[in-house]
Amino acid sequence: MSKHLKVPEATIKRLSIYMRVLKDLERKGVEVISSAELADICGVNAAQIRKDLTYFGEFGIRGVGYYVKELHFDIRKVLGLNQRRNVALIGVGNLGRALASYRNFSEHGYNFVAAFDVDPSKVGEALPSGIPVYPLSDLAQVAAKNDIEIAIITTPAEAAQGAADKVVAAGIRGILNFAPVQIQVSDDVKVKKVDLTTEFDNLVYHLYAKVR
Amino acid sequence: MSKHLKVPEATIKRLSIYMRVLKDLERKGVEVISSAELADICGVNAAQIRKDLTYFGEFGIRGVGYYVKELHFDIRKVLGLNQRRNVALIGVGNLGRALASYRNFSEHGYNFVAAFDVDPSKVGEALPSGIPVYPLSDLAQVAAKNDIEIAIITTPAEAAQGAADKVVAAGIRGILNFAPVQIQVSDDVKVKKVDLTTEFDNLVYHLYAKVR
DNA sequence: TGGTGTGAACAACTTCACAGCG
DNA sequence: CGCTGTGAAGTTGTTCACACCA
Repeated sequence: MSKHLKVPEATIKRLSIYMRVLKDLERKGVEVISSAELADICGVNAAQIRKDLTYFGEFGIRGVGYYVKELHFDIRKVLGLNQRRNVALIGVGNLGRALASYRNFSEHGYNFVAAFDVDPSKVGEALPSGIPVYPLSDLAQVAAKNDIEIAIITTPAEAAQGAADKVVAAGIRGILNFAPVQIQVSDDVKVKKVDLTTEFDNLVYHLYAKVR
Repeated sequence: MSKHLKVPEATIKRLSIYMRVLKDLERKGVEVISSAELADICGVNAAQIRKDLTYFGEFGIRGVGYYVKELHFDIRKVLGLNQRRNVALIGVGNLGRALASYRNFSEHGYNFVAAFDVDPSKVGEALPSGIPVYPLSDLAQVAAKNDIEIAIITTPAEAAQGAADKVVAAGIRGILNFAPVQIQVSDDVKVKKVDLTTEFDNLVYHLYAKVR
């Protein structure tokens, strides 16, 4: 059990993918899977999967493989995903609206419970998805009342740092930042930047710039 | 110049970030920057930046630093971003609509020129952003006529593989896949998967599951 | 027998430290 | 003199290969 070597960041990202696949297999009624089969579906090396899992325990049965349902459950637990999380949307633009109504989030345990904007014309009536829109100045209050743990920032670049400051002040410690700037927060707050344009750039490089 | 050691994938991702920052600096009128200053802004090590750049040439001046404008230009060229690219949207849902009207893409050289869906009720009238919606069966024709190089898939999971097959058949070789499934394509097609739920999972792990 | 768990070999990437040049 | 460019050292992550066990 838990040997507590430090866990590679890459391992965490893969666990999330394994979990997705296991969820699907479970739904399809598959009961047992080997590391080789799972590796094949996920597009990684089988030893990689076994090694990733050993950071957290022994989950398999030698000569057999892994029980899909159990492994799914165990990975969820390891990742801290065995409970739903409430999410606030900061910045009600096109992207924000789309994310708030994205089914997948809800299916995977993320509830968008409130949206915030500085623009008074956006405040008051609910989003199409039914989520109420508050003035950004109400963030701390609403966050406390609704037990909001994660904020997702979809403001314009210029407004992102200011929004992040308010998020931190409201006691929220997890931020998913879709604005195309690096935001600065204190050490106890965790920010993940999602940069969609960078993904495009990367794709283009591999399509055209790669010599060989 | 070009020594042609293989370029780490991680280097490519960072170049895209450097470019973004340089673009910003150029706009602000900054003329020269050292690797240390740039590193500070990007949150990486200064030697890292210098090493990343040497994969493609010598761009700096010893004792001085880098000319912002020149370096910006050179990185754009290295990444293959010195021309605009036409993009097709496959799957007209909430997310697709939002992405098609996301300003940043256009500002960074990506034109959404056409959208496609199998649902006849979505076909015909243009998206709010002005982009026409075609039946998916017209993809090959429209792609050829409009010189579409990249497809962005925002269909439901079940439809993603079918959509990808049509994209490949239409001669498009770059795919950005937002559907939460791994899609299978031939080797000459490059797929990048963007998994928003995985980003949430990762954030949650770092917030709650991390021991120490 | 067959597939896991894992040390050891390997590969990739990052950082250091400093020579060399503008 | 200061900052780049870069070999070499250090670190992190991946794959191999096989002992071990259900």
